[in-house]
Amino acid sequence: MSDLLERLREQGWRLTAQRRVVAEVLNGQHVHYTADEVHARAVERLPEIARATVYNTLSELVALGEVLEVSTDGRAKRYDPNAHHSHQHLVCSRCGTIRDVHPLGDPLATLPESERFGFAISEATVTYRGVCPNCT
Amino acid sequence: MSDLLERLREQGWRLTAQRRVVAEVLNGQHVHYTADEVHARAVERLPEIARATVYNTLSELVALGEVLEVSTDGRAKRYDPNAHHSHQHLVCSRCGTIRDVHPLGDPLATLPESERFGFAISEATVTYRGVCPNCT
DNA sequence: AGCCTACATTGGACATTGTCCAAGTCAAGA
DNA sequence: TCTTGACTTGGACAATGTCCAATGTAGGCT
Repeated sequence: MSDLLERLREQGWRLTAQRRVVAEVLNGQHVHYTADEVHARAVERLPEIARATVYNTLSELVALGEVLEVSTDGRAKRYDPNAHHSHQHLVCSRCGTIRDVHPLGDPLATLPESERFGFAISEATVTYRGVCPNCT
Repeated sequence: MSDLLERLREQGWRLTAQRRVVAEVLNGQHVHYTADEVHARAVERLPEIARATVYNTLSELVALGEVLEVSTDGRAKRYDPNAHHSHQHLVCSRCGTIRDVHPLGDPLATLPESERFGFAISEATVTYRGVCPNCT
């Protein structure tokens, strides 16, 4: 954790109480919070932190590659602090549980040139859906 | 197309001018519109159609399985009329445009047994992201 | 240690997307 | 053609996110 803050500071990130709190809220979570959930938890530690600051900080962490932005439904984006291991998601269609999985091969390689339509493609994400053992 | 309307009518769908226009806008598109884009195009044909009606109609088409709802970013959901052919999506990370694409191989096959954790997996969706020609 | 100043934070207004509802309208069966 | 229940409308409201001018402050400099 302090590794993270240290790394960011070396990249010229000014280390403020607000940013520290946001980073602490994200750290080590097994659930992915929405921005407002992060804000709610940050407020518990630093009562006057503004919503805009949380949004700003999350965007910065995403831009710096420290956190992933995940949008599972059409609603609020969620923030995944586990950005350093490339992984895909396995989702239970009954209960919504999400597991991280590691497929074979490079998903990007599966799209032939003729199907790229002039896009400069940089990323491919795969979501597997099925019924988990608990819901069977 | 009239097939679609016919099928819906047989399911008890009341066939109104508004619904017809929404279905016509969606028909045969390989680029997927947001609800507001559908509304904008519907207005060209039926000037007084309400935004709420477009939202209602799209939700009904999704519930009836005639259209897929795709939410790739945290922004507006998009509607995919091509619900009867398996395909994947190519998304512009700038403007959010979505195209249908057909990758090589079966995405389901990329997840080894050891990574399935007892799930009965039935589906895999792949989302390719990049910058489209218009946004370059 | 104290001062500067560029960068960060704040709070509120605004934007986008979507939902809800009461009142009016109309498709389609009798 | 008449009736009726389903559909549409327009506007209010909700959820999420963005922007901005005023204020505060971290960290470098002396």
